Amino acid sequence: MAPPDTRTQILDAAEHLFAERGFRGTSVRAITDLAKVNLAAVGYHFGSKAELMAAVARRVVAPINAAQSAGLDRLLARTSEPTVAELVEAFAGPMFDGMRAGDENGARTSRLIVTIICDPAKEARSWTGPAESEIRGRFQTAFQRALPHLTEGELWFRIRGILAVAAVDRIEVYNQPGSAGHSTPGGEAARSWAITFLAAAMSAPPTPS
Amino acid sequence: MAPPDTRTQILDAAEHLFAERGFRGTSVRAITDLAKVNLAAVGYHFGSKAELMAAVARRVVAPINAAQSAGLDRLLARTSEPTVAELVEAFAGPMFDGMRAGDENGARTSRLIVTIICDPAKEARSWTGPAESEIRGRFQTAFQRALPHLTEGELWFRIRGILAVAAVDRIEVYNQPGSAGHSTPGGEAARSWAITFLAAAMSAPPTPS
DNA sequence: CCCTCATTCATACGTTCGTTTGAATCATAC
DNA sequence: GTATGATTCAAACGAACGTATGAATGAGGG
Repeated sequence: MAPPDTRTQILDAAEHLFAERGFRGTSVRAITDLAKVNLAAVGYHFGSKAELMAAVARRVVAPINAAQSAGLDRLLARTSEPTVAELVEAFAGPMFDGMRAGDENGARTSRLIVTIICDPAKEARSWTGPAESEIRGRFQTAFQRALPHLTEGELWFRIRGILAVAAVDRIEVYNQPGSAGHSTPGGEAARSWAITFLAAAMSAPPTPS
Repeated sequence: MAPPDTRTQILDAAEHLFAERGFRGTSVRAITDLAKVNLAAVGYHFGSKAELMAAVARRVVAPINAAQSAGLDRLLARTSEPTVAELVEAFAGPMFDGMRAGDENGARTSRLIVTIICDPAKEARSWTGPAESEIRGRFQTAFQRALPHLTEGELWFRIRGILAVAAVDRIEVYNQPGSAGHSTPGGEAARSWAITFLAAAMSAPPTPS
């Protein structure tokens, strides 16, 4: 009953290729070639290419969502109110975990998230499931309490800013490797840099009308 | 010699569809159908689908690059050193211009830029040409002077953060329209919100080692 | 041993894709 | 009017795509 190997081999290969060339840019044949399984195995185990993508997305996003949720729970269980910096850490931090310096796999994971978020297809919206937006809503109310002077619109804008920085930050590095001698920042540094950057951004005073 | 009409009709239709469905998600036939021109016109006027995309990208990015360059020139021509906020305004501001509130075309433009930046294909890197990275380099040295305490790596990370926010900020709005009653921010508000957000982020103290 | 059921396999189907072709059409200059 | 060069057109090309099919294969229980 338990999947022997083929299923995860397909998931691994699909994650690799989807991250590197996007959903539409990756053919089922390329996946099965890389996974060294038969072409029809995708249809057998997942039903269709889109459902395979959904499975890949779930596998990647699930631990991030879990870490975000746990982090927020921990902050809310305390007696003192969480600070903006703590909320940023709990929200953005997990997106950088699992992609430590030199971890090629981590870079791919990050790239895959970008692919999912940026994909213009409507199907892409159903890849990650509703858990993600639910967690986002919980963080929104937490941020709202920590930043009561912000309008809902501007707060929402800033939360999207966090997502943007967390998702896109590796694109440039990935796309033009070793371009102008910019040493690729390890995931280690990227994580703390992002927290600094985003905590300051979130704490900014509201924009005058 | 001057292109009569077909050429720009194709460019308009291609800009529309590339922004909405991405490069790979848009077929040449869909473009020529929308433009109401013959299928072969793309090959005749542009050579290939990829070269058409490059033309579309150039047409969209050129005015942004020009505005960025002019803004930086204006700041550097003054006697006083430009502030971080001024540099952010000059760098990020033009990315939000031309997409004022209710301007459907502006939202598409923004969406197209995201498509270009996020596209995983290697060809996408040649779509905008070298002008963009050259301007980015000029801003980098200007930021370096305004933020002398930042390491080159962290500064580079923050500049990428600006690009991320400017590029991705409209994705969510575009993808789940009227999701949870979040009033879509007009381009007007988004522009000033982004400047506030990014100026604070850029001005953050350096991350401790 | 053989039946069963899950999995793997080679192969094919129908569609859509980007691109090409060669004739038809048009404007313009002689 | 007719020749010329640029443009538009209908049609087709081969390739690659996602998916479906039915036979082969393998392991485990009767």
